[in-house]
Amino acid sequence: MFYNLIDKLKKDKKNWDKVQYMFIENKIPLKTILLQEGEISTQFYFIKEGCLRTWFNKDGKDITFQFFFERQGVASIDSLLNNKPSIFTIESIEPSIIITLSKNNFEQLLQLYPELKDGFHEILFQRFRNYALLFLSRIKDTPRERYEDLIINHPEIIKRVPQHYIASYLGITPTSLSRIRNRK
Amino acid sequence: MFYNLIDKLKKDKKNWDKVQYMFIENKIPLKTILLQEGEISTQFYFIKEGCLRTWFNKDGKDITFQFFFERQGVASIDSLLNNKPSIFTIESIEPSIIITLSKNNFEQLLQLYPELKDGFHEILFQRFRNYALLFLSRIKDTPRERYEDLIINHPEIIKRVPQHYIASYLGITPTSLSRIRNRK
DNA sequence: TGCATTTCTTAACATTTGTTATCGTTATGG
DNA sequence: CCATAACGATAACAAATGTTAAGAAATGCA
Repeated sequence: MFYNLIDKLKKDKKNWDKVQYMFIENKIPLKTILLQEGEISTQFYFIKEGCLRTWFNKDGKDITFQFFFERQGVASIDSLLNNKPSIFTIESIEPSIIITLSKNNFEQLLQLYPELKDGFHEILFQRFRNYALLFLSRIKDTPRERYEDLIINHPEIIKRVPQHYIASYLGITPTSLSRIRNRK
Repeated sequence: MFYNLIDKLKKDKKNWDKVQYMFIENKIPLKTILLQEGEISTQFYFIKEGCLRTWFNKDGKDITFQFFFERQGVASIDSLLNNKPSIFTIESIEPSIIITLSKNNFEQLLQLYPELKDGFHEILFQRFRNYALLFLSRIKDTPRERYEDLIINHPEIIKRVPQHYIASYLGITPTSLSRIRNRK
């Protein structure tokens, strides 16, 4: 993940001083919106502590499509790279500590360390594959199957994330999720 | 699309002779399976005439996720590039004329014409974006909305593709699609 | 052309999910 | 620590879709 970037840079003690200023740490409360759907993104985010979700609006309701936890990077990549309006909002669902890196600074980093570029491309492909799989499971599996998959493969989500966000992640209403939970 | 590749090569009359043999033309009947879900793909396909669909199996039923027509290229990219089992089947839904290019020959082409590489990467990104949008619409929109979108933006699909494939593309049963059609 | 297959429609009933609303519990922030 | 907001469970009813089946229409192929 993107977080490795920081780890790599820190290891190069000599130059870390020169680039450290690029990484800005912020405490944010619950329900802080880091990027609004429709805006053009200029920042990468890294989660030092807490939890974020990405979601988009559908007729006034929100549809969550991913959760992110400690040491994960979050960005609206298509928006960042191609200067397009972001198709999703990035919002905290716990009080969190977030590190931001601006697009400009990121580009400077790539110039300083060209060897990072290949890794970055690799990450991009991985993310796209990830998206594809995520969407695929939404199509292939029923909400109930996806919920059971969450329990097995992502118990941290069940534990930390309020249920109505999980419902919107599964593509159903909180009412329906409550029914599924109490039906077995 | 991939088809541009052939156009570009043909323009270079001198060398076209040298590479023409790589492109193998085949007539295939309706319901011919070019690549089976689970197999590792070794071929790119180009549609000279006819129509293909890609689909995967879910509990014995099939779920279509894309249709392809004349002058479009079709490949199980992840399978081809990373030697992974294809997550979908490629099948003809009309008698078709298909041009195939093997992975080996493709790699030779890239060595002969290194300038094609950037364009290829560009195509990859476009396809991934395309996937993302496609899946997104499946999540965001109801079957009825997606059907109405097809009528407006892809009338060729409505015209040429049998209805039960369209139903599986929309994520519903043929019965349900029939109801939607006769409800307005 | 004519037979077999595929495709589409329709119906009746079952199942799932959505919608709206209420109520008790929990969590949050001043 | 308390008032307020957020959260989760549940109920009753509505709407959409699935399932199964049967028959009509269209299509393909010999």
